[in-house]
Amino acid sequence: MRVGFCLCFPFEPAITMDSFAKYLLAWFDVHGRSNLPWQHPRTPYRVWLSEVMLQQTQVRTVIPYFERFVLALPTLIDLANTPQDRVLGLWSGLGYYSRARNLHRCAQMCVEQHNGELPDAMEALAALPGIGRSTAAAILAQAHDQSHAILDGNVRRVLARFHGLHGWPGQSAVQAELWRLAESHTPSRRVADYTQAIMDLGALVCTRSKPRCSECPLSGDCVARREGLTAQLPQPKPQKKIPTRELTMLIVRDHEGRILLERRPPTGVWARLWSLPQGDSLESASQSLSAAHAFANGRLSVLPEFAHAFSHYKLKVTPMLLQIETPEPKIADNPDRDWFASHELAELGLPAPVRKLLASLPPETEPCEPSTA
DNA sequence: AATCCGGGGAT
DNA sequence: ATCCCAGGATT
Repeated sequence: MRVGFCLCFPFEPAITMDSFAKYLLAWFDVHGRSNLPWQHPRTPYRVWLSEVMLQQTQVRTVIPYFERFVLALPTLIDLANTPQDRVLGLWSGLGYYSRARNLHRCAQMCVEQHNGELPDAMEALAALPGIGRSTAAAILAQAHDQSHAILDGNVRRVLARFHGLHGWPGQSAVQAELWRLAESHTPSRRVADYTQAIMDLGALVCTRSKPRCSECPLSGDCVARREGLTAQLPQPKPQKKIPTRELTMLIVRDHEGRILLERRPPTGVWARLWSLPQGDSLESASQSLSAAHAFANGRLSVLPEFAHAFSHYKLKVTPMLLQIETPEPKIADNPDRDWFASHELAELGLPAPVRKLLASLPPETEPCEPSTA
């Protein structure tokens, strides 16, 4: 198999597909994934939603979120007309919540600027919030069969190995070369299938560890395969130490089992999500509430510490439960602080560790003694 | 160019 | 425990 340009006879039509794409498409016709939820039906809205959910998130994780989301909000118009809190609630647990906020804003911009539809031109699409070069290309390829190259984690791995490209793909020079290679292989027809094919190859055959080279349609011309470098390519990100931050979370529960929650600030981690009062210590965590009343009438207990990992730092959380026995005075006019009954938590946009913590809480009927662990 | 932004699957 | 995933925005 030869990959690259063919010297064509002057009167032949232009070559529109290199052998890389031909072999890949032939493999895809037999082994590709054709039953993913966003493929049936494959509308621009559903493709867009799936692409955004799939940013830095694996297919298996996305599927149940996608199903729930399109059931609740079947169209772009539905999304544009729903409150942001509802979008965050549907996104809760998926992470990278700026994706949800951008998705929502994007839908409203489409209503205002694009006649209620997602644009079908590269420039207009990539200008929208949360849609970068690769996501725009994927949407145009999958929803409109337009010829644009994508470059995601799967494609990076396939191309780095196939061409024997060294260097960490995060380096701008390496990334630029990967984009060039991605464009060089992208055909002008069957683009939707090709785009799905190269991602499927990366996910199913050219896997990060133990690639199934014997099943690969491209192994004949794969440089990494030939040189025994499949385990070294692509080169990993240079790792660095991740710091640990300690955090106290305060669970204030009233006599009827309601929980006091605060909306997170608009920037930073968990932006605009509902979460527990938190701080470096019990004092700073309880700073915002009328502490005098609360502590005079409540029982305080320390719950088991737990860890939560982000990509760039680790959290050590000490949860403390403050059980209020007498009715708590109403909260002053503040849309960002409120009491929530346990049955209301399901639809709320909560950080995953907070959701887990609240779900594991001991029932309030039992006196809450400090754990003897 | 480096950092921030979550959560979880795979090993 | 470590890597990294259908990346994009910000600094």
